[in-house]
Amino acid sequence: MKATLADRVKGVSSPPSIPLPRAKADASVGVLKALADPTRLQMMGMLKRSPKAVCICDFTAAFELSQPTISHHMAKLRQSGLVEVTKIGIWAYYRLSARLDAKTRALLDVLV
Amino acid sequence: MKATLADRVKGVSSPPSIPLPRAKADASVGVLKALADPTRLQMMGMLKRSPKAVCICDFTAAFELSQPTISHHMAKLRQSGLVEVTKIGIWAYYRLSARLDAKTRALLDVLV
DNA sequence: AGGATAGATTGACGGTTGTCGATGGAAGTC
DNA sequence: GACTTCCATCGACAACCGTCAATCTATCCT
Repeated sequence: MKATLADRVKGVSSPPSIPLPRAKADASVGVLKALADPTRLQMMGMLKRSPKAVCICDFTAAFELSQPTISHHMAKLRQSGLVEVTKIGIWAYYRLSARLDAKTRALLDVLV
Repeated sequence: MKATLADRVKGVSSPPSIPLPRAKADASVGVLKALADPTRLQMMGMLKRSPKAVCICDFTAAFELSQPTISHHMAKLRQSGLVEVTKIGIWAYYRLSARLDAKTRALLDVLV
């Protein structure tokens, strides 16, 4: 009985690799989704390279987007734990979150 | 004339940092969007840790998703340049793209 | 040739996202 | 207190995304 093509190919195919645990993946996906937008990625770049917290008004000046949209993006970054905010008077100052885990910090080093 | 709160705060605020160039951001966002899904991230993990190309049938076995959905995710990964495919007979074998730039490779090292 | 199988494509569906205008709330200035 | 300024929230809208069932294409086996 001759071996079929199926048999011949299967004989040398990889053992099925198991995927990353789903929980691990979900954890990373939160941060990835937050970063997977050009505006937010640029915002993170500004924050990473700024020695001081950055005022929202600087973001609204830097991007040609409405103020609610800027606010929306900052909220996303906040909810994903990437940034923190301090309010001084009527201003809101954003900075990178103080406690980013090593993986997230490495991500940012690569990206921005 | 007394300095207003605005003056006092502005005096010590950071100089406005300029955002990353938009083009740079857009380039990264393509890959980030492709990775910002738990299924695709797990797929990339399988591919990264597999010494050989992985058959689509192994993906359909590893995830509880329909065959068209698996195919859809692989198409996304293909379109973003992350993976390559070789067809042998009626099977399709996927592997990490041979020419990933350093940035993308670093991303994958952090994530999967 | 006829049937079977692997994978891609299409069409449809609910859910999410990015954007804006309008509104609201809190703090500063006069 | 009245007015202004900064920022967040709400409501709406089009666009996109993840998913599936159905269909199509290409290849293999008998």
